[in-house]
Amino acid sequence: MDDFTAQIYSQVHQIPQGKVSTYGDIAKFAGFPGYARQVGKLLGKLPEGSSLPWHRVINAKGEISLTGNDLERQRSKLIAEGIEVSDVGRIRLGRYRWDGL
DNA sequence: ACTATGACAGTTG
DNA sequence: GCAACTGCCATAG
Repeated sequence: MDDFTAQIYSQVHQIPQGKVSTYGDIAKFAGFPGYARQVGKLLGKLPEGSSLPWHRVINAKGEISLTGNDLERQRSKLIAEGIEVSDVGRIRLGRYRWDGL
């Protein structure tokens, strides 16, 4: 587990329930500005039963970057936390965005 | 070494 | 608000 992975993991883990953050911000807060794509790749490799709240991470447009069935899974998890997700997977960042601690 | 690809992002018209 | 373009960086073939 390299330093990058460790930092990203801890950062994602801090996103409070009912809030969301973006790939770019996570990378930035973790100390790796510009590594948004690497964050996405990392989350994609996560095991199913991971304790990491990966579903609280979305893209800068405020939408879920997954497709098909995966998108549905993430949406249900978010809705379960009280976050409003439109039928196309869009979320109001102005309302649910997490700006760090 | 080179190219293509991806759970991305910022700027511009 | 949206589409096109450009910049970004690790991985895979």
